[in-house]
Amino acid sequence: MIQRQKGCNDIYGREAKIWKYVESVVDAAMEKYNYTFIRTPIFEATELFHRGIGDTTDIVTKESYDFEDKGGRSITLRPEGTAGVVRSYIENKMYGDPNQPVKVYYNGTMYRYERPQSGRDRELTQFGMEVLGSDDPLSDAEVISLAVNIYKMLGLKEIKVNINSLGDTESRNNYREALVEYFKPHIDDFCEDCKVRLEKNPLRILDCKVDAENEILKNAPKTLDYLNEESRDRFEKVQEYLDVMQIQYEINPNIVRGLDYYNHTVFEIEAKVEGFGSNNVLGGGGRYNGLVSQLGGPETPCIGFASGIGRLVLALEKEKVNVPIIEDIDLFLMYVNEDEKKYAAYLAQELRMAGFIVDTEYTGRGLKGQFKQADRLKAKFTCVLNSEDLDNNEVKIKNNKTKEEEVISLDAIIYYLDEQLNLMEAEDDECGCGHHHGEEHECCGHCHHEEE
RNA sequence: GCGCCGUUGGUGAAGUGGUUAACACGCUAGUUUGUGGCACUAGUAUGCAUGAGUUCGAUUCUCAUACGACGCCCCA
Repeated sequence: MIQRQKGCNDIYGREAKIWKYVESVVDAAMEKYNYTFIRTPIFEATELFHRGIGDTTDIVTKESYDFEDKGGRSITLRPEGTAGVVRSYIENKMYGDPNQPVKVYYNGTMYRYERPQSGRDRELTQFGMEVLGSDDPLSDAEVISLAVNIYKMLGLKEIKVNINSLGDTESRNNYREALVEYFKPHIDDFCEDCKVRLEKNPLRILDCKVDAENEILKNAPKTLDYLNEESRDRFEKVQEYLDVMQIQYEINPNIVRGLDYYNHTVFEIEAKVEGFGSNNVLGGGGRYNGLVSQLGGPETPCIGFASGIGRLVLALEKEKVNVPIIEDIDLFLMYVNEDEKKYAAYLAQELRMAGFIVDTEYTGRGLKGQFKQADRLKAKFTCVLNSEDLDNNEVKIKNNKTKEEEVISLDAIIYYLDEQLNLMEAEDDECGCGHHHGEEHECCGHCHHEEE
């Protein structure tokens, strides 16, 4: 048997419905914030990622899917979304558009050659947004609020927003030096990984889990102390705007993002649900003012955010969020002989065009099997097409919940189904708040009925 | 790249160095000649991830590979 590739997933059935739903919420939110969709290639020139994300980052040095195509070009499957968007921004001269800043969002698969574990795959799907051409702290706050609001719209409650500022290049370099100086005399007290980090990426020592309780680490200099005045003012502005938007956050000086291109505001949003495992960061982002010019475009201040959809779906499950997906059908058409089958084919089409979710039998089951199939599909109504009834221009429709059966004129079937389904929905939503029973909403007192 | 555990039918799984691999669910058919969901009866893995080895004999032991789960590094 040919198996799927390691760390890749087939998403189908109920899970696929949840994904589609999540994506629809993302689309809706992006629309409200006036971000437009951008679709860029899944593979790019290898150089883009090396120059853009940085040669020292793991996702470029050891986790990238590199290959040579038949024309001898060096190709890399994108490990993240920002580099491609920035390339597109430069190549399409979006900086010349009078409509600034450019606000775009994407949603697509990314590829990282890693060892799979909980919440981590080799092919992952991320959505994200980028604001290109604005240095306004309001943009930072807006991106964070958008990210948080998407999670809220999805119904997640147990989330935590961590923000930090790395400052501008000057501040960041000063801080880095100070940190190395600080740790150097004590480095023997730290774990092996941290000894490596001291050289490679000293900021990550702050995030070490092994040495988290080490006093030396706790007293380490903080990024915020090394911000120059301008950087500090800008970070304060971001916080002011977040406060105005009533976005809850915590300043966490240990947030250091993995990609080289970040400066100033960086943030991460984590799921605080029980049982999530170690990969509980749903999304993260930050400002990358130097990237566009580094890739050959004009000096352009930018900020972005990206979130893994797989982890998001996982979080929805862990939090037991009720996801409004359609899992039942309106009508299942049954038949026995060929004439009835033809009528089923005709009627199914008519009703589908009229907007109903209709299914019928395709595998030659007997009536007993068809009834079982109707139950499996959670059909709200069933209908056994009967030659005699059809001769009289009638059809019997059974409400699968009440088991009541009614004889309807064929001309009235659309009207009848419409009415019955509306009635059913009204019963399901008797308080009129627009939410089904069992859904957790605080709009009314009626929506917290027991769930089965 | 490193570590630990796992891999038996459509599904959940039990199990053994030796003729027919439990049990349950599901599915199909019949009892019920066109109205199911209950009940009963029957059927439902020529195979226990793949390859090699040990053995008279391996699904069971050993090794390798693949894949899965979890953790480390790193990250969404």
